[in-house]
Amino acid sequence: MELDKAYDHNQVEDKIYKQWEDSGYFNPDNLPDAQMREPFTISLPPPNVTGILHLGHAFEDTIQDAVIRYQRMRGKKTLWLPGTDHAAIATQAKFEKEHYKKEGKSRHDYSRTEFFDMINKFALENQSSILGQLHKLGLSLDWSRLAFTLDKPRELAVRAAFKQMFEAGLIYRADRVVNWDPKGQTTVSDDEIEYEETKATLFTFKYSKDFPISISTTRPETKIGDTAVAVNPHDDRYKQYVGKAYDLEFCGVPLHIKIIADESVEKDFGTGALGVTPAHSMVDYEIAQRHNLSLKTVINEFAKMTVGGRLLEGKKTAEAREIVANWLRENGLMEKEEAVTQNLSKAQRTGGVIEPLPKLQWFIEVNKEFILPNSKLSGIPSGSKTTLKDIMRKAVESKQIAIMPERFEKTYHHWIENLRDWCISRQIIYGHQIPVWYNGEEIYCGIEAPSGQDWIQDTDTLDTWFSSGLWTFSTLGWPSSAEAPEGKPNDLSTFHPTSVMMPGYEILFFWVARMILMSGFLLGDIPFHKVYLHGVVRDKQGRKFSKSLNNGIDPLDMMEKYGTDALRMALIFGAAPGNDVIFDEQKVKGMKHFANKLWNIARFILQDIQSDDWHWEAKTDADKIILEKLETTIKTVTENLDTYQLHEAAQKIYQFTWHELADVYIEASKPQLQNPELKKNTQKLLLHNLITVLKLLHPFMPFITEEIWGKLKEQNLLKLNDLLMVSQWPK
RNA sequence: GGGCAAUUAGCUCAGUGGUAGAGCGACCCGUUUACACCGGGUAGGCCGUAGGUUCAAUCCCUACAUUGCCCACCA
Repeated sequence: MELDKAYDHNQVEDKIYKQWEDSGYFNPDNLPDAQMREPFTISLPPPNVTGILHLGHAFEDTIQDAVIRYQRMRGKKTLWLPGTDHAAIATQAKFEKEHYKKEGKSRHDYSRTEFFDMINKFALENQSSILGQLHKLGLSLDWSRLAFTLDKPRELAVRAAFKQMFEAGLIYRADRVVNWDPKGQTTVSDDEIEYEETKATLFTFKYSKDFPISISTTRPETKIGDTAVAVNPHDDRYKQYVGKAYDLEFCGVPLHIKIIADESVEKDFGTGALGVTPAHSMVDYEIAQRHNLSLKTVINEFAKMTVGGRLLEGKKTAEAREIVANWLRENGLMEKEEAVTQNLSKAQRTGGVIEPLPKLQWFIEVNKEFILPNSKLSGIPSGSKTTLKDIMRKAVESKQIAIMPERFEKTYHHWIENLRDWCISRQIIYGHQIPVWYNGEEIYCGIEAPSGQDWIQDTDTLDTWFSSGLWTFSTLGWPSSAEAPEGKPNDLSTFHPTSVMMPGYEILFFWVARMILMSGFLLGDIPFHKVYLHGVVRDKQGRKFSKSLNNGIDPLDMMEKYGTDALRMALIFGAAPGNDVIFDEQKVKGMKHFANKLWNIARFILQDIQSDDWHWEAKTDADKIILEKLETTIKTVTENLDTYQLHEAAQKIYQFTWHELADVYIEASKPQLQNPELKKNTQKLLLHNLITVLKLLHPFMPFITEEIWGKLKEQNLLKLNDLLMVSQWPK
């Protein structure tokens, strides 16, 4: 047979992917002897439908595909379930920005349903290009089970989950100080905030001449909302004032300030006294709760002052700050102004400066006790009392869920300890609308709207992570399959808990923790047995890829230029779990060369070869050595894959293929092939090596290995006439 | 302020309680029909610094330095 001298990935990849799809083997139900196999499941972390895939996705998806392909060859009933995430705020923010640029119109120019449909159309367009990219990567995803976090089955799951939590009293609605994003016009959770170091002025002053204590702040405009001054109870300087109250006028606004003692105030910081602004600071709100102080709102949703008469009312906070500072200077109340750096809170998705505001919102209570009726969680027996925090803690503490690398377990626990109630309502349109209806004073929570005319549904939508938290089981038929007849196997009972979850470490809190919470509460079980956290792909300077840096590299370009296999191998090579990867195009180029090397190994072995039987023996020293090396390579690659050391496995097989098989044995085989007594046996040994290499390499470089496998098939050199992807892993 | 990690060849990174590894790059040689997307060879590292444990440390422990990340948010 004649093969081209150089491997041309562009002629191979689409053809091979079609073969795989046509075989139906991506769907575990179609695998040979499917019912005999032990399940192995991964839920694809669903990419956001905000745009196209970047190298980070390519990396994440490649390592998962390698694991799935390996497990399939190990004889497992492998399900890798694909989907996309509607990414509520991110998608709406992106759409609004682009739409405003193009049409000059905002969400206020449309009705709710019109606007929703427009965003959804945008999302689905993005989704289809994302799905195309996933195909190009050669991923063995079961497309028949494709899901979207905002489609009908997932909506049912979201509503069922909400209802169940609502009825258990874990979801409540309350007026509390929340993180308000004035730019996105919505609340955001603590985890959706990023901090930016900025220069600010720390002002030290007194409210009025008669007020006995000085306070410091970087935001004097909020002081109009003060209702107390808090001092440390052991601070002798201020003891005499505790319990007293003062009426005064501050910047033209009358204030009633009570002096209170609270342990959280540090004596040695600043003046040792803290002006308490319950409505516009998280920390102050908590102090206010402890002392029954009332809220006094002075800033609105647009970050503008709502009080202060002509001087302040309607002014933006930054402007108001200057006005108040001036007033303090003019009235001789300012004592000190010093430059400080502080961390400014910004909304992750919109960049809006977070304004803490009291708002009526929905929350999930993480410390409330409830009874878990049916539990498979270790440390939480069925029917016992627990809390959501407890579930999240115990699932990992008990090692029922193993986090890899282990060091992230510490981070995880630390996060849980500091976790506050989760604000799940958002004032945006793109998302799951909260399944609660109001009729005057009456409230109804359910899957469907209650009958009757006058019910109005809550206009808020849910935090996108609410639906993501259900992902491992909402994609497997929950809740309907939860009610399926006993004993009848369904996706949920077959594939859940999933085997391993492989997201980036940056998503540990957002997502991994929420999945454990949701699965624990709703199923009384873990969502996965193992979490493998991978690192971030960075550019050559070690920076993250981002729009603003314009350092993006389209994985499609790399695939077209060097081949998908080369890109995949380059991403896996040297990428230890949890470590960041520096992306270098040279690396991809090197792996293209490796693919070509493999191609030529096959060309050499396939020339002038016939099959009759598969019996061979080690006749020469070279034969013995290569068989020994092959055996240890199989052993270590298998061990490495079993322990998720993918980078190690990839390096071992690379090393063997190029530097043992090609450089040493093929060279040694040349004279052996000239020797009539050794020829046949040598050919069989070469073939045996090639077949084994193809198998070992297939999880990493699926296209070229399957293509060469096809050539072997054409020459009747294989015992079984099926695809490499379902061949048996070597022993 | 608290925590985590990294520090190994020019670059990017693996790795191990017992004479240091890969890819890319550099240099020299080589067109022997599998492959020039190649082969053969060479150079290049007191494995961050200082202590300690050990017969033996790049690896384990302690401290320090530098860098990166995460969390908290001192008003």
